Amino acid sequence: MLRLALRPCIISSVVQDSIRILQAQGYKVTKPRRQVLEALEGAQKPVSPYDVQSTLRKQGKYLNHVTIYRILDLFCRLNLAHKVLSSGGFVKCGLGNEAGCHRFMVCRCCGVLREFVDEELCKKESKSAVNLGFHTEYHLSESSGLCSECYRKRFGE
Amino acid sequence: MLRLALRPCIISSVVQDSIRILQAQGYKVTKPRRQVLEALEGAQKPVSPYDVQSTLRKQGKYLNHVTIYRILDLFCRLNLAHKVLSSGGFVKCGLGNEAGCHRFMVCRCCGVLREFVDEELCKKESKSAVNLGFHTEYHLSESSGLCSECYRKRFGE
DNA sequence: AGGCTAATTGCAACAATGTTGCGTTTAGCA
DNA sequence: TGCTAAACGCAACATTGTTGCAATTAGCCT
Repeated sequence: MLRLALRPCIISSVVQDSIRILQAQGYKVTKPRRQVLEALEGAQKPVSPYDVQSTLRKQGKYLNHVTIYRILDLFCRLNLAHKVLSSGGFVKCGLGNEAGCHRFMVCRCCGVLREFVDEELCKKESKSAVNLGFHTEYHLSESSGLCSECYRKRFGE
Repeated sequence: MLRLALRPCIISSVVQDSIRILQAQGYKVTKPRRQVLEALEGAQKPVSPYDVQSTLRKQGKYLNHVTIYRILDLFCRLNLAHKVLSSGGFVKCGLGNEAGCHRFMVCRCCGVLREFVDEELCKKESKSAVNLGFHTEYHLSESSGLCSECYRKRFGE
């Protein structure tokens, strides 16, 4: 019998990698786990468990919030996801942040947030950590202050 | 009539400064605000609103949690306190962090947390921000990874 | 392909944390 | 000392996170 060689849908290689890791460690590859992986993969910024839930719900997929919590816990233990401490949101590992580093600036007045990259700072940070016997995998840096606009409003020029 | 010159208790100058700022801006200096100030002053690390509540309760002082939320909001608006994003906890401004900079390392395995200071990184971070038109008042940096012990357990030497 | 079993999920119930509206209390001032 | 706007406490609710247990299912073994 002839089998179709085409897959029913295209699954990103990042998701595929994660699935392989799950299997390799003896975890089952379930529909909920696949769906959470895809939700993380599709997200452009850290997402909370409830974000994941509503994202999936919009696609007609319902997952209980307890399930999502447990799946995200598992992914973090397996290093497939990271919890971003500033927001409590989760990000897919290695997704959009090759250097494992997030650097944000938040205006304490208007709340505007900007993300930026600074390779040199990343390296220096890791080095500092190594000196203290710490193996860094992931950075998060948040600067709080005033954006140029709010600064001007407050202090004139 | 003769009045006693002694104050009933000694109030730290940091708390006094904050009280002056409250008054200067036209806010009332109430007992709850004083108590929250002292709780922040006494804390050695960031505290959540509920931390503040239980700390005070142990001293026989009861404040409604709503009140504490509102007071902490006010303090942040007046820059008397900062909200540490990683933990959601609050710290007294200028308290133990002269440089306005907190730098943490967290082990994703055992959870151990270490705080350290790196003046050079602080300066570089501010400079990066300035280049983007941002006036930094406060840094938070969190490195996630493995502490030396967990690293050894996992990867041998 | 069909059944077995442990792993996983869903559900219900609860705990913790945070928010809103409104009546009561109080700090600061005349 | 009394007045009044600001601040507080309370009740009720919203959101976020946790636990125990029964129902379901992925992966394996015929």
